[in-house]
Amino acid sequence: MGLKRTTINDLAAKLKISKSTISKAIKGYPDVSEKTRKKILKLAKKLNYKPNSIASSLRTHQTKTIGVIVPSVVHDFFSKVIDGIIQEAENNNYLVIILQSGEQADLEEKQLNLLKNKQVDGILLSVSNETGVKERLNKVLEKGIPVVLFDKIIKSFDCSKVIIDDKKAAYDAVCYLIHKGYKRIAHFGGVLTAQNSIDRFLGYKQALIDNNIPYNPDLVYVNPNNDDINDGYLNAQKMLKEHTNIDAVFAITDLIAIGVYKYFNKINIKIPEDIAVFGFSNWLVSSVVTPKMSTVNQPSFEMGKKATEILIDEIKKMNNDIEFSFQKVVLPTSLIIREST
Amino acid sequence: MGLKRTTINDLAAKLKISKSTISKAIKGYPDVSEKTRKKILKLAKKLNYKPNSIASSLRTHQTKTIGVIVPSVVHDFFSKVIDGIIQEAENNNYLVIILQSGEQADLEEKQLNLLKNKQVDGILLSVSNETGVKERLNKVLEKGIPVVLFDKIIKSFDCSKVIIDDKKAAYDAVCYLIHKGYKRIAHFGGVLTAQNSIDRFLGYKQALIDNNIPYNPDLVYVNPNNDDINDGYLNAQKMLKEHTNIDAVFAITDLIAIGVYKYFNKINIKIPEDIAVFGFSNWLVSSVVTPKMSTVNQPSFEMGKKATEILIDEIKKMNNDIEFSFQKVVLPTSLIIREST
DNA sequence: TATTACAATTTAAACGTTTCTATTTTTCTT
DNA sequence: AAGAAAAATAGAAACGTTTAAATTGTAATA
Repeated sequence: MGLKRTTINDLAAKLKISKSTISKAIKGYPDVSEKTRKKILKLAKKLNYKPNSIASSLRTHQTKTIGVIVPSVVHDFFSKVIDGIIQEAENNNYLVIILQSGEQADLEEKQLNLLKNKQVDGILLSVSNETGVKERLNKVLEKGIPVVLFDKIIKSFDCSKVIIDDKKAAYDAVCYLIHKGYKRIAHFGGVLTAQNSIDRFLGYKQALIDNNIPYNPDLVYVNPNNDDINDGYLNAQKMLKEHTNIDAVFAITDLIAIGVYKYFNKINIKIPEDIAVFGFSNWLVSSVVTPKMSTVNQPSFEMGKKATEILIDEIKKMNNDIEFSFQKVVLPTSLIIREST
Repeated sequence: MGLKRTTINDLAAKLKISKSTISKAIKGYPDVSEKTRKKILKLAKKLNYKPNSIASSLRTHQTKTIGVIVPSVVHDFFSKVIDGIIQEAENNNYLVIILQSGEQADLEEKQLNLLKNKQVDGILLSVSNETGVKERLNKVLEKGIPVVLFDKIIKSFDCSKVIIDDKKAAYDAVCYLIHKGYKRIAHFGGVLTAQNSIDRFLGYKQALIDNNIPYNPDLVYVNPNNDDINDGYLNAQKMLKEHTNIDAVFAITDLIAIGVYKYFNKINIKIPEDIAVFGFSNWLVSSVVTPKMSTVNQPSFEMGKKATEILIDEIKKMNNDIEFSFQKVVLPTSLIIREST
């Protein structure tokens, strides 16, 4: 078994200096003379002393760790968000614990508790689609630890949030389609327990209304199984069975759109000549399919970075008993027009 | 500020029972009577007592946390590996800290130190491409904490490893191409500091030799910038400038192959009629491009799961001073033949 | 030179567990 | 019913820091 790590006591013993002085020297407190500080730092380096962060955490109630819960990590968008989180955290000397809820509210609740127990300094959360999430959140998070919600938020939960304007993004996309001349536009959406599904649906609807196209609920298809590609495929099939005059599909995710591609491809419907397809999120896949897919660019890395920035700021403020108010940051999106529309 | 958490002392005070008994009751030790255990558990539940894991870690030197370093999280393959890691860890009550090396050896070293300081119980690592990584690893990891290498390993580093047989997988892919009748097969590989780049190259070469096709180093292109899609594109361009009779490309990653697709597409070279393309890893993209790409299926989730399983096993053994020897697990790959070959 | 102020250092307690050892209580023998 | 053995509980130290309060040393002031 490995040698014992050097502790502050070892240094103290070797130097015959009290450990409080050692601690202060290491942490750069002003109240230790240059002479002793030099001596201490020198030996610390020589013995490769690294403060034991666990002990420090116990004493200070800070772990320099933040917890992240996302529905899934195998996800172009979330993986980029996580990239942003990890990088911003690292820049601020925080480490990141990642958990996947798999869209299950119970698991999410359990994980929240886990993180609290682990005493993370703050939590970054993109909530699951299930209902009753707010109550669960409230149960776990009776103030005391900063939480920032991102992307999949709960509107009424009182904390900082980083999102995009889903409604506007969807509105813009559908307006674009309309201005391109498409009139019978179907919407392949998500379950309406998720705020961003709701907002994207609302944007779709509003765009129709504002352009004097009657909104027809029959043209809205919800993906049933949370299995995007397959659901897109199935719904495309269903849609074509039910309607013959659709000229465009606005999908809530690129993956659903890919499913649509697959079915259209199979039965030889040409995109965009026969039916146009518009995706959402700008996953890597959207840029490599044929035809290249039009989609909504959703800042992902930036979202992770910003959410982390806010969280760390709140952690610091809370530690110093500085008042702060919750922020709501809306990141800009843009349409990426490619060949599918 | 939130209420103070309940501690073992609170329970002890309320119940007038010593905290050692409380601790034992909570942890299910046999040496406490049923009667008192019940009493303790009841109050613990009532006051929502959760043992402070930091304090426990300080005492036991266990954090129930494992550290993971991968080159990047925004990566179809690695994200799936991480999925496997997180799930297996969670099943064993471990949390996972994730760090990205960005293929930079210094950062990797720094992160290794970070994790050690954080006292993670074990480390899962997929090393960066840079040279000198072994020395750095040795420096940081003088035994004392279990490490399992996966996918991108260092052959000579003494620890458990979970990999695929890169050489064989590449060999099989190239043999397949040859049996399909392709004769002038180029290889788009990676820098030869990475073991899997080396092995895939070796497999390519061996397949040619075993099939009586002369190996021609001019047909091997290394991606220069670690920017797969673009590198694939650039090398495709370069290759066609230098050779006119290539009939197939075996790429070391799907992303490089996608780059090749892009260039071929641009200059109107038909896949597979003019030139076939074979990828590696079975990223989502490979299944949605046109034509669908033949590739090597690389178990990703399983790799993460297995590596974690081994790591946790070693952690346990080490804690109990049980001897163990390092394992080398080679996960099976398979060819996925689609339309590009 | 005594007094005061300030700088440097030390002491001691605390953070919340776990676990070894000691003590008390209960149960079992004879 | 006394003594031994076993079971249950308690005590105390330890894990490695941080920090408020106390102490010592040094320099400045009158």
